[in-house]
Order: sequence, then C-alpha cells, then structure tokens
Amino acid sequence: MSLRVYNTLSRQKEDFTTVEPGKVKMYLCGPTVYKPAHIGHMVGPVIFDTIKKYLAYSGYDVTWVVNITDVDDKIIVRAQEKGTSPEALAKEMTQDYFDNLKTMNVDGIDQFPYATQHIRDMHEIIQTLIDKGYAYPLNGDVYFECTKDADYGKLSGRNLEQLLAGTRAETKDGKHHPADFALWKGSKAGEPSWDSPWGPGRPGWHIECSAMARKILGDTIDIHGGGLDLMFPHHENELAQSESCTGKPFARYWLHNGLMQASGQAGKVGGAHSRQGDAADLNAAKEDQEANKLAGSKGAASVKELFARHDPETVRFFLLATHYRSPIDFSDERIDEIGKSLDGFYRLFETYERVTGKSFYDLSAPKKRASELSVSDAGAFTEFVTEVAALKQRFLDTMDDDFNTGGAVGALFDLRKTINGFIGGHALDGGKGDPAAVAVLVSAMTVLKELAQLLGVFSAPRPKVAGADDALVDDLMQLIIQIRADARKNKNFSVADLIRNRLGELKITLEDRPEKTYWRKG
RNA sequence: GGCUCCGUAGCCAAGUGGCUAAGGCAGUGGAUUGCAAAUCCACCAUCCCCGGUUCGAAUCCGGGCGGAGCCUCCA
Repeated sequence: MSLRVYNTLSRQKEDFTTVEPGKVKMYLCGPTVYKPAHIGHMVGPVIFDTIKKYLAYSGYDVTWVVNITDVDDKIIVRAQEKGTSPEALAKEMTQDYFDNLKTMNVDGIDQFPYATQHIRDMHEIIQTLIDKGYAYPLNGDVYFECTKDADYGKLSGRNLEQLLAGTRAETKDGKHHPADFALWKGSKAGEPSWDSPWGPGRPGWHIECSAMARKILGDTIDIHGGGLDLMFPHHENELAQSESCTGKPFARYWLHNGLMQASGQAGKVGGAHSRQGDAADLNAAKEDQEANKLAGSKGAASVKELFARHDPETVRFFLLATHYRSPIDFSDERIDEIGKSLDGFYRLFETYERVTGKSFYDLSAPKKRASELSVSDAGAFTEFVTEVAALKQRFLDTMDDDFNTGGAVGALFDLRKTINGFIGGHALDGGKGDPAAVAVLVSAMTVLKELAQLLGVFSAPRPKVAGADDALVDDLMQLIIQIRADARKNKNFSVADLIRNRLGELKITLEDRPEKTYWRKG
C-alpha cells in the first residue's frame, strides 16, 4: 500500500507525491514566543515529528522547518507588562519551547528560522506583490488586496461575500476591503521597527511564514502543517500572498491537526470561546474566557507543570493515540489511563531483560522500511514469526493511511500480546529457554522497537520514580525480600503477606517469580 | 448568520460500502500462584434518531437532534 494523506485543500485523501522525487519539504507553523508553552502547543510538533519519522522511514529525504515568530503584538504587550524588552522575552520563551520539544522527544526539526532574521525576504515578497498589483501601501502600512486574488478563500472554503456577512465590518480607514490584511505595519514609537521602502515598521502576521518557507524550502513546498485554528485566516492569507507572488502553488498538501480541548468545558485549551455575532454575546464570551483563565483550567497550565504530573512519554503516547485530525480532550485521568496501558510494555521490557540479559533499549532496529516483507521458514516458530510480520504489516498499512497513529497503536498492543503469549508458551521467562526460541524473541522485539521508533517512544528507559533509583533503598529491599523469602520457605504466609501488604501501602509492588522476587515502585 | 468538522461498548478510541465492528482503560469468569503480582485465554457494541440509494451501509445521500472549531494577529 502506498501513502495517502488528507489534504485540507481538496477535503479528501490523496496519493502522496512530492515536487522532487524522494524529497519532502515540510513546513509547520511554529510558536509566537510570548508565554510558556502549554500542552496544546505540543500537539503539532509531536504529530509532525511522527509524520517526519514515518516519511524518513518510508525512504524520503525530509527537510522540516518550524518557524519562531519573535516579533508580534502579543510579544510587545507582554514584554511591557513584565517590564522587559520584547527581544529578551522572545529569547526566554524560545528557550522554553526548545526545552519542551526535547522533553517530548521531538528531535526531527531541521531548522528554526526566526522572523526577525528574514525581514529582507519579506520585503522582497511585499514589493513583488505591490508590483503585480496585489498589494497597496497605505499610511505606512501595506495591505494585501484580497479582491485581486481570484481564488482567495479556497483553503478554508470561504468567499469574500461570506466574510463580509459574518463580520461586524468596520473597515479601517482606507482599506479597500475589510478582508484586506496587513503585510507590513508602520511602527509606533517604542515598538520594534525595521526600515522598509514604505517606512519604518514591522511584519504583518502572515508574511513571515511565506517568506521563510520560500527562502528555505522553495516556492512550492510539499507539506504545510499547523493547527486547525490556523486554517483561517493565517494559512488562507499565507497561501494568497505566496501564490500571488510566485504564480506557483504554495503547498501541495495542507495538513491540519485537531486541537486540544479543555476537558468538560467548551473551548480549546488556553484559547477563546465561541461566540455569537452581536456585541452583548461577545462581551459575555470574553467574561467567560476570563473566568476560565482565573479558574486556571488544568490543560492550559504550562507543559513543564504537566511533566511534573505525567511522564513525557505517556503524554506523547496520549497525543498519538487519537487520529491527528481529531480534537483531543485534555484530562489528567485520560493520561493516567494511557500510562496504565503503557505499563504492559515496560513489564515486557523487563521480561525481555530477564530472558536475554540484555536491555530492550539497546536493541538496534532498522531505520528504513524494507523493500518487501519476507517471512523465512522458522520451523516450529513459523506461526509466531508470521503473526509478527502480519502485525508489522498492519501497523505500516495503517500509517500509510493518512498517518493513522491511533490505529497503528492498536497493532502495537496486539504485537505486545502476541509476544507475551510466545514467551509464556515457550516458558522463556525464568532463564533457561530454548536458545532458538530466544533468538526468535529477539527478532520479534526488534520489530516492536522498529515500530515504536516511528512513534518516537520507547527509545530510552523512563526516569525512575524517586526512591527507586537509590542504591541504599535497593539494598534494604533485598534484605526485606530475603526475610520474606525465609518466611515463605517456612510456610509462614501471614508474615510474608504482611510484608507485601505493607509495602503495597508504600506503592511498592513485589513479584514472586520462580527464580527470585522482584520489586518496583510506582 | 456564514464556513468547516464530529456523534462507534461504562469511559477513551480505530474503522468511512461487503468475512465474526481493531485496540486501550474499567468489569466479569478461567489458567497460573501458598495467596498475590505479572502474563495468557474467554466474555463484554448491530455504530445518535428518521427516511432514502444499494444485492449489501457504522461507512453514501436527505432531514432531525446533540457537540466542537473558525469567521477576534490562538498551535
């Protein structure tokens, strides 16, 4: 099966082909760096990181660019509030963003261009648009003239009449049409400012993406991604200005991820709420929004706070367990539930280590998709080997269908169950398994690793919970375990059970296995 | 008001024209265990409602009800 992706532009799944064979140029709208990232900001990076991993695995040479918008009204306002400079604030928040990406194991981004370092590229586009008649200067600003763009609105399915009907149209003095948007904004005193042919000023909201995507990836890119909320007006306007400038298609595929929503309440995490069209409702909505901020909806807390409560790997899995185009309800309970579902994998990795004496995390799995899957005759193990190959195929077929990570995750759980069954069926746990069966197990675990790699999980041991990483604690536990083992030997089960129950109260679990007793915390 | 999208088990969720509707969490029964833990096996849904198209629909079309996003420089 070949790769198919859902394209917002056509509202359907299309076969995936690239401008340049074998190469993928991908652009994701990055953050405006004005406040610490919340979980919603991580959805796009995690999803597109997974998409990049899958494309690379499928044989593409992928270049992925994520911009940093480091000049913007929100930055200016917040810097003033905090009594710092826009530059300092942007720098601090950029670092916060990088930290969070690292924690979430988002490692596939090739370039992070900064808006402030591409002012000239923006000027170039703006000038071309003016020359071609798509834009007009006005009192130090420059506006894009939407009515000159015949197919304006094609991405979000709007047209200019509809836009007029919906807005409380207050046309800013001189704008030719209310939908016309700023390419360049004349700066006021005290604001960051750059010289331009139209006077000192700063970029409009959308121009930085057009400029940086073009500069780094070329006139036509393969994949343009972002949150669903950016489809209009941001992506619509990017598309309009880019295509009007170059006369070429801006992006072949537009991919929009669903938004994280605060659990049990309307509205997305950290965002505004829906509204009706009149002023009274607008005010009510704003009050609602304020109330929510005061209430401090849990999901809108910073990512760093979230990591204090949940393992980042669990959070990543949580984001990938649902299809990327669907909205996700944030809730601590759901993340905990995902955490429980992952425990079975961690148990399996421990089992693997008991059986082979080696760490699952040291397994080296293929980074590229094999041209074809072949199942060699494995004698008595053929049935198992065939089952593993079938599950791998199911995983990859599912990913080929618009990066359906949710469905692929299901195959991963089935693979776990199949491997556990094999371990039990051949009595491998406990040390003295048939070497041939162990070899088959290693290859099956390598498949598991290969697939987990695509999701960006299980690449390194999770950090141990506090208390479980202490050598002294382990020594004490060995002592307790030995005392309990003696009690069990003497059939003194009341003492043995007392020890185990009391340890249970301390969140310590004992596992009595034939060869010895293991313990774990948390 | 306009434009999109969604409604599958107690909860989360994949599947969008055709074998017995993935998977996870929770629950129940069983194997295993001194009892547990871990693991395995089994059970657990006719897909919001109504109408239509079709040999055949959760899947397509129409209507209804319910929910979400955008139309505010939100990822």
